[in-house]
Amino acid sequence: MHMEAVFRKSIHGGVVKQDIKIKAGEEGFVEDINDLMVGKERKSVHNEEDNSKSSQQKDLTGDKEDDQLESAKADMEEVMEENQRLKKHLDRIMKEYRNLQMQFHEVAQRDAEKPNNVKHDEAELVSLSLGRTSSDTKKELSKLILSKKENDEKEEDNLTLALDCKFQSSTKSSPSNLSPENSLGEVKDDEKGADQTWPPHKVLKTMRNEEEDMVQQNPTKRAKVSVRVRCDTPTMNDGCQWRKYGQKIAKGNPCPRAYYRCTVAPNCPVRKQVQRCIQDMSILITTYEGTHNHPLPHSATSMAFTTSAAASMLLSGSSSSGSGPTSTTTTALNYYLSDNSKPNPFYNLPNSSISSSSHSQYPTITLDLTSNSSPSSFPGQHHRTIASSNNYHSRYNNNNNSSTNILNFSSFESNHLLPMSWSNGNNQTYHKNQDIHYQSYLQNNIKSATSAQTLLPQDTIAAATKAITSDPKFQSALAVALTSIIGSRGGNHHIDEKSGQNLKVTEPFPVLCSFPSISPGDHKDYTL
DNA sequence: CGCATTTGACCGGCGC
DNA sequence: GCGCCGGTCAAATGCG
Repeated sequence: MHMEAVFRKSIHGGVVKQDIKIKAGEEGFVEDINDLMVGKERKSVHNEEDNSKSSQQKDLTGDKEDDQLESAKADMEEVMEENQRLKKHLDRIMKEYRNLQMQFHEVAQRDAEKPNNVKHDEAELVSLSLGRTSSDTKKELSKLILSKKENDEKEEDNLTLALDCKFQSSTKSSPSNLSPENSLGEVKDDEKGADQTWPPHKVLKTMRNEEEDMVQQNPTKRAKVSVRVRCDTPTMNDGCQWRKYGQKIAKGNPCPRAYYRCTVAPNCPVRKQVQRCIQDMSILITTYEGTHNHPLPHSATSMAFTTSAAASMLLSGSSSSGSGPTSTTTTALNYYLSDNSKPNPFYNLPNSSISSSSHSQYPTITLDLTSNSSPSSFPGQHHRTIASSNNYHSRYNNNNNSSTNILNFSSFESNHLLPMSWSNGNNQTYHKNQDIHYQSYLQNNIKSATSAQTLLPQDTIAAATKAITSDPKFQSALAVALTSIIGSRGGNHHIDEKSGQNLKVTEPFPVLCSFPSISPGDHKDYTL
């Protein structure tokens, strides 16, 4: 890429290696920089060598020695100054690089969108056998399933197309735009946030009402992403700032469920629910809802990315097929299971997808980032599969008519470490007055459970994300999610959810490590 | 004093 | 219509 050329040019003259490593954070760059580094640094070393030589040889007057020392110092200062300048320059270039990258993705999305949509819609209208499965064998396997839904799908796809056109034609949806199927539930939030420039608190309530209206209009498109993580603190530190606004004892679980709202931005629609898994008190179930409409702190980008990607996949998967919440999620999970040789994917099993009735309108995806080494965690699940049975949901909900699905990444080795900030760290949402007997129970039970793995795999996140993103179709959803995360950063990023199709995300993860932090005090965090 | 948390009240959806 | 339940609000309270 030409950015690389710019980059090379920019660091010509040499920069201290360590600095570059920190700033660049990407292997390719680091290599280049290794080659390019030295420069002035070497020069200064030479100066010092010369200096010592001359002092040995001549041992002349102290004046000359001093002069040389002075000049060496001056050189060093010069070098340091230049290093500083170059570092700044490099930072700027990296930022520009990321901007360009995102713009490129957007353009690619738009380009891919038009013919693709037409194709897809036509295909959906003409052929009754086309779902969103990626392979012929899969088509064969899913034919029976699909045939049952074909009529519904057709109707819905027609609806989708119409409503999408409507959406595209008008930037702001009118109140009459009852669009249940444009799969932009989250993206709309982003747009709203981008259009409106951080309203004062007075407007908050109005904003919230609008948002609620939106949700009501679009009930099936509000995806929830549930993350199961071993964590002995009341909440896992995902890098965001949260404000607790409620707590309830939910039925079936004596552990209180806490409700949090993102407070990084005043009108951020993101909520999260935090609850202990009664099965294993060391497991924290955090359910995220919505998309941040503001730049994220460094430490929050990874989690936000993972959850948003999962949610986007869920939504994008549901946009073209599926006649209801259940089939919606089923379609989405086809992506994950495209390589699974099992004839009966887990979502067809009786216990595979469970949620309470009130949740059934919101598709929920669960990322299980716990290790299977714990005896109480998902017994009976095996490696390398998206496990389905005997999970928390299935035990406490008998309702099969749901849209909750579990992605279990327990196959990843447990000796890796989860990002500190997720499990421990200084928790921004730590509560001082936790329910005492819950707390004591927690302390008694967690310590043994978490002693072996208080810190969960750092690579788990990367591996989990890799697993999710291995399917090319998911990458499109990924792109949407990624864009939605960054969207607000660059200002008015309009995201078209359908454009994600066939877009290859060539560099999805490293980007995240270098987002501008809005809270300088945030600790350095992991990268995916 | 300002901000975050707590907690009872309230609301809407759902099932009976 | 009523009760249950999940989710949210907002006044009260606590803390730095």
